[in-house]
Amino acid sequence: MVTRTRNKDEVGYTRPADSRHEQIIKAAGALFVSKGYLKTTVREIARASGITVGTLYHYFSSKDDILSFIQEDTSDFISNLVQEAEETLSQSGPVEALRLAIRKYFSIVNDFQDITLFWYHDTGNLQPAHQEHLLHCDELLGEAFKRILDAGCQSGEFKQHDTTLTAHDIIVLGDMWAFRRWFLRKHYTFAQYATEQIDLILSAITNNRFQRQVLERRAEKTR
Amino acid sequence: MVTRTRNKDEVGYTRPADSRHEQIIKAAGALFVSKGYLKTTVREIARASGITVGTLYHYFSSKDDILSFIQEDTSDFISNLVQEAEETLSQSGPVEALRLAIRKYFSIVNDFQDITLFWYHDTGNLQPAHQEHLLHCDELLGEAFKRILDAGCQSGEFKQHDTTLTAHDIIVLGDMWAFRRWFLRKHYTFAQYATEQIDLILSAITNNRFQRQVLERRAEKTR
Amino acid sequence: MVTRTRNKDEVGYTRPADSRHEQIIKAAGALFVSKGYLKTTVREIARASGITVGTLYHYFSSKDDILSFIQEDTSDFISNLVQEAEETLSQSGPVEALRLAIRKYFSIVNDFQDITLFWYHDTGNLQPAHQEHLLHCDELLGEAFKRILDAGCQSGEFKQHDTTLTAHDIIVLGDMWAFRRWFLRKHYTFAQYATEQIDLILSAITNNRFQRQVLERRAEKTR
Amino acid sequence: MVTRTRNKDEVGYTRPADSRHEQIIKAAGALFVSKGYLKTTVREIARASGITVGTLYHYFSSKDDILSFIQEDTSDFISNLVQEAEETLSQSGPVEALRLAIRKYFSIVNDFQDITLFWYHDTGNLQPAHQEHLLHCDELLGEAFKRILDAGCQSGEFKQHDTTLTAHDIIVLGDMWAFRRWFLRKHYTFAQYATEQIDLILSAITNNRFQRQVLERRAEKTR
DNA sequence: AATGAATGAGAGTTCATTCAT
DNA sequence: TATGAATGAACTCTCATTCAT
Repeated sequence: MVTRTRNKDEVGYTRPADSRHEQIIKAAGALFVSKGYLKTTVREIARASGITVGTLYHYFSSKDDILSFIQEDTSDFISNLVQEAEETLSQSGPVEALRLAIRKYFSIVNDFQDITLFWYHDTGNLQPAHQEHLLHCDELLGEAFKRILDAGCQSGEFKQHDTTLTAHDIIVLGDMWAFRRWFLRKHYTFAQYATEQIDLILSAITNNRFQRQVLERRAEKTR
Repeated sequence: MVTRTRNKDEVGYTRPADSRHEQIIKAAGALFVSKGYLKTTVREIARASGITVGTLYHYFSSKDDILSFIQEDTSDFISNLVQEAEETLSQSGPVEALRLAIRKYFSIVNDFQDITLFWYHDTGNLQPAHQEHLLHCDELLGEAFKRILDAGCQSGEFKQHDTTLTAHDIIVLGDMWAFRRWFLRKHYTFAQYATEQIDLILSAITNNRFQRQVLERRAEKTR
Repeated sequence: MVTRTRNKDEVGYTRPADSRHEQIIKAAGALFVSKGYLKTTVREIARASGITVGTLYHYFSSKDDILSFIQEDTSDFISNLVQEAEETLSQSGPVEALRLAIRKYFSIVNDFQDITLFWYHDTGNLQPAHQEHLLHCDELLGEAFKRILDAGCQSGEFKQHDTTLTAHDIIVLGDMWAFRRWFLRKHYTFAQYATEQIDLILSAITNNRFQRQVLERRAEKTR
Repeated sequence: MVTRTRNKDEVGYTRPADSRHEQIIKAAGALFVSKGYLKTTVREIARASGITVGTLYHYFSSKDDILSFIQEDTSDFISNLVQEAEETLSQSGPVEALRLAIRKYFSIVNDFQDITLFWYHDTGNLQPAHQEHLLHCDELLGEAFKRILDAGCQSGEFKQHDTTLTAHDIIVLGDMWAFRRWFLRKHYTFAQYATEQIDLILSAITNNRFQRQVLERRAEKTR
């Protein structure tokens, strides 16, 4: 679970009050993910957090409020990713930037599999405002990927193609690691999965005259 | 909505009882899709079906029972698709079979967008047995795609690659048309979407020496 | 308790469904009056009505809804009174009309002592719309009394005076029988109370040259 | 708000503790009046007092306890009035004493409109003992008025009539300024209201042969 | 004296399901 | 078949009060 940093001055130190807050979010997150938002009762969250309902409402104004905090946590990570991707693009080339960005996003999905899964199931239970925020995050992420892809097209390393669509394909193939885990886990480790998918994506968009390099790179890696 | 054919002998004849049955499923399906399973009340389903709760319980033993029937409806379609794919493969080559199978699956998703979306949201509310059935359908579909892909690898038209993964990627990129419609509808018609994705998939797996053909085919189409 | 007439065709016949409705209103009214609206729980109302909470919510959409029905019941009576007063005024003179109207209003208060008392305590717990309706009823009643008083002033039977204020004084002196019953019941029967107050009011507003008549009338009555 | 004088010896000196006490009563009174006793939460009282709940419970043992103190404050005023009335009666005549006492009582109601209103709404939430105390105060006040009225009857200035009832009528017509303010404020200033009511009351009870004096007095005033 | 986190019983309300008619 | 009144457990949320710090 993500550690939110509301503490003002303290570094590497969590106040007991904050720990309660996180303790509840942690428990609630786990329950939401395993049972769904609606089927999880406030009493269960309280019990799982080792407190009583009254105390829970001391920290959160409503069941929905807990959800909002979980959401905030994850959207922070996306913002980070978007920023990093931008930097990598200007430093290394588009190919490397794309590889890194994909791998980074897939890692996030891997780390927050449950929550990713949860969004796919329970988006409809968020307040409209929060739903929009989530979609907005997603579009931002898509645009970040698109910028890398466009850079590659311009440099000639990528074929001319619909970069908007590819960007969203990448996101979905990442999320898939979470929502198809019942199948994928039987056949792949996360590392294998990420590598395979990255290769497939690059294979789809890399210009023919660069294909050899792609294949060579793959050979090196598996050596 | 799908029309279930439970009547064995009767042809072109629907009993009033059956019509009630379908009427309820239709109404329930629409409500489940728009509000989610848990947020839909039995009373609402009854009202939307133009009957009373008591009557509803004459046709279905529980709220969950209604869900099961909806599920059966859709899984029929998948079985059909799997069978057709097999036939096409033996008649035309793997490339053509893949194009057709993908297009067919994407069409199903397009026709049942709401239900596809619904499965992504509410799978968790199905009885375990029904959940497994759904996953099983999915694996069957994946295997159907895999057989086509393997055939293409063997014929040399497709690169050697992880066909299992690609098969599932195809399914997910199809479902995506439903669960990302909030975004995709803004940029693509269904026809555009299907064409673009098919090209991208083929571009990713087609052997280099066949790439020209792929490009030519695309050129023809847009001409 | 007042019998509301929602039944469409039936005359002098109460359907069992309606009886439930009234049964609940009756029980709720008694509880609201004795404990106050806020301190009365829905569970108590149900228990007092001999049903369960679920059933109660079958007949009323909320606790507040029950209150609304109680209110409707009483405001019907006021409308009646206002109409009757008008008729009496045109038939008999203002003095007689005033006597009758006062006596009528006092009787209503006497019959619905508890509810009158309840309004004084719990007006603040009504929805704003219902509060306004109640005040509106009160103004209508005030205006009815005022019309009689004005007629008397014009005919010379009553002194020139602020009839608006007197009208409201009359209403308040009526309500007083409910909200001061802890004291008044110790000293007066309802009949005594009504007679005394009517005399006092007439004594305050009757023109001097008619005073003798008033006194004579009183003498007759007590004879 | 009323300033309680609990400090026995100290003169012109308020201890900080006492100021807290009053501060809370002030805030609580305002809230009770505007929202009602039950709908006001202890947390709100604390916040409005600029302290925390814990601190509040250092000064008052319970929510109910706060109410008791508010009550005491007002009943002091009644005792004062009763005493003054007695003195005026012995100095001036009954007519003048009545005029003064009424005006005095009406002034108190005007000053403490909110609290008067509050008693009408929330008497039921007082502890039985406090309720009785309140009723007792009211009876004392009634008796004070009655003594003046009786004196007037004996002197011949007032008609023979039921002085007990009139005494209570006076109180109610005073309170009415508070609980009917939604209407009265639209038509009268406090001064007008008091004058009109006093005239009406005197007009009702003054002996005919004194009526002229009453009218003359009124004429003088409006001149 | 002052805090505010913790309590837990109890509030109003919902809803899948049953069953006598 | 068809009805819809009846059920009651379970839901989210509130709040007066306590008590360790």
